[in-house]
Amino acid sequence: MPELPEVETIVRSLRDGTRHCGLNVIGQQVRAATVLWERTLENISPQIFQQKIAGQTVENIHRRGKFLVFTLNRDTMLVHLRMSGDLRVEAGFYPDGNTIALQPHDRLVLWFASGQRMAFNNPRKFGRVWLTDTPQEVLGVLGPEPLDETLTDQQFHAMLLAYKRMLKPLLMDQHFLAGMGNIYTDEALFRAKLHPRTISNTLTQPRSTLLLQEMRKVLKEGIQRNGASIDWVYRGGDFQNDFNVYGRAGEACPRCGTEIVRMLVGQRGTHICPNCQQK
DNA sequence: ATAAACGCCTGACGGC
DNA sequence: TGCCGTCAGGCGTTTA
Repeated sequence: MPELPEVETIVRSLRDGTRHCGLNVIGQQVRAATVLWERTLENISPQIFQQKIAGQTVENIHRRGKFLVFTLNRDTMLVHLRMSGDLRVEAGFYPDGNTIALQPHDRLVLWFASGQRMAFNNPRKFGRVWLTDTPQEVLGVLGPEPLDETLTDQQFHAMLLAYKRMLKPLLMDQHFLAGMGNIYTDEALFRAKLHPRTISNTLTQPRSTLLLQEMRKVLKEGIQRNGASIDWVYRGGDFQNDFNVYGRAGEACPRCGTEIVRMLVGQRGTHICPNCQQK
C-alpha cells in the first residue's frame, strides 16, 4: 500500500495519538502479543517474539524509507506494510472485560497494558515484522532518504551517474534511494518532464537537480495531505486528488492536453504524458 | 551490470 | 448472477 508519505503519516499519527482512537503509542507497555499468521514474522518465531516483546515499552517511533521503526526499551520492532498493510490502534476490551473482536486479515496484535491494542492488518500477507536488537542489519542496506537535506544535488547526480539503469526502476530501488514507490515516482518524473526509461547516467546536472527537487516537492505535498487514499486499503489522505498522471490513462495531460498513456516499465504500471516526457 | 520473469497473496472491478 | 481476466501503493530470488 504505502509509500514514504503514507508511512510518514502513519508514524506521526501513532506518535501524536491520532491513530484511530486517540492513544499515543509512545510510552505504551506491551503486555502480550498474538500472532495470527506465522510468516508475518521475518526473523523470529512466534514463541520467541511473544516471549521477547512482552513487558517492553515503546520509547519512540520513526520512519526509515518505508519501514516503521518502533524503538522499544530492549529491542527494535520493524514493520514493513508492503502492498496492503495497515496498523490500527484501538480499544481491546469492552467495559465488561470481554475482548473486542479482531478484523478479518489481522495478522499480528500487540496488547498494551493500558487495555488498548495495535493490530497489524495485512490482507495480501506481503507485509513483514522484525524484532531485533540489531536493526541496522535490516535498515543498513537502504539508500539515502530523499527528504534528507544533507543529500546534495552534486551527490545525487553522482549517484545517478554511477548506474546505467532506467530511471524509474532505479528511483524505486530501495538500495538506491529509500521511500519512493510507484505513484510518487510517476508523479515526480512527470513534474521533472523525464521519461521513466531514461538511462540514469545520461542525466545532466541541471536535470538531475530538477528531478531531486520535484521528488522532494511531491513527497512533501503528499505528507501535507496525509498521503493518498486509493482502493480499499489506505484511508485518511487526499493527495490522490492532486495526481497529474497516476491512474489517469486516457485523460488529458494537465500541462499540455495530450492523452496520458499507461505503459509497463520494470513490470510496473507507469503513467506518462508522451508529449511532456520524452526520452 | 542490468532487466525480465516469477512468486508471494487477497480483493476489487469490468466485461461477457 | 457468476465466472474470468486483469490489476493493485512492494520486494526478493532466479533467469536471461
